Amino acid sequence: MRLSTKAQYAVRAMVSLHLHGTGAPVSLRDIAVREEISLQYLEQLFSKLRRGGIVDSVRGTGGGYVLARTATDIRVDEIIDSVEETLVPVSCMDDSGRCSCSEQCVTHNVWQGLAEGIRGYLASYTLDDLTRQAQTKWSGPSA
Amino acid sequence: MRLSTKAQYAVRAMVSLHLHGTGAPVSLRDIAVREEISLQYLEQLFSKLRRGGIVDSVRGTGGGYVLARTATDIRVDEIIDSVEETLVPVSCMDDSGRCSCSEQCVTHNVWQGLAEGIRGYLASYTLDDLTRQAQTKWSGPSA
DNA sequence: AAATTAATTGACAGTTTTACTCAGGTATGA
DNA sequence: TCATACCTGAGTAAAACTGTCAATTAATTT
Ligand code: FES
Ligand code: FES
Repeated sequence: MRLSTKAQYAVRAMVSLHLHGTGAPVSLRDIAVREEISLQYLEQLFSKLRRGGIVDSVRGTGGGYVLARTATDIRVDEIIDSVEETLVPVSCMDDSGRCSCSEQCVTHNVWQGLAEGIRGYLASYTLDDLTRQAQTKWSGPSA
Repeated sequence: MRLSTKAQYAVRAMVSLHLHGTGAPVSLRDIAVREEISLQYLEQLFSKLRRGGIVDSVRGTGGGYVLARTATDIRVDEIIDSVEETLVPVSCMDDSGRCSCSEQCVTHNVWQGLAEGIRGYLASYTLDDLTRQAQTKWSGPSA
């Protein structure tokens, strides 16, 4: 049960965007260099992040991307949703935990509980949580 | 982030084995018919479940498989481990949560926490929990 | 002993998903 | 008008997944 690299890259890229952003737009080229992700792959990712309402784009010279909301208001599960990776561990179940089996199958409860656990955990993490950890980490063992 | 059908089938097959077992070995043919899983695919799965110490095999006429331990002592995470599906959501991290990044990467904590959550949840479920739910379910809404 | 049942093994192929790349186009600021 | 940077959709190679096939070994029943 692996998260796709797409989802992992999306989270890393968002951290990078927030961490190195001074309010001015950050270009994908910068992120690509810093995180060693191909520029063209990033374009694909950010196109979805924009449609997901996570970031806003600024075109033209000096353009790039900025957060669409404050970092304390962007949850990790939203980022993953935006790049279209499901967080439900079984294909028979939709996002709200409903399943074709009408709860009659023996394994329904495990999978539903697992789905809720994963969703809940990732929803408790904000982009700001991630970046603050990064900063305290780089400034030494102050935490 | 999907669990493979291999893992899902393994869990279902184990429930079937326990639920319809009277102590005597249950043949894969029975499980195959009941759960509508191909016999040959089941063979592949149970070969791994045996190596994982979850079931014991009995060869010859009247043979089949039996639980290697009591159902209250078989955890769902063990079943999934046996069929060789990882429960760690990122490839850079091993089962004990150690990672090549030496905890310096910004996303380490999220993934490690997620891994622990998934493992912990599935370890709290035993095979017996699953089958008891199935029985109360089939006997009506008594729960 | 012979026949039958059933586990056991390893190889193999079809399909799907992933993880990208490529080739263009469009909007903006200098 | 030129450089920058976002934007889009198509295409592709590799990997993973899902399952099948063939052949063997071991135990039991007749
Ligand atoms: S068939 Fe999906 S949980 Fe029951
Ligand atoms: S590189 Fe794996 S969590 Fe840091």
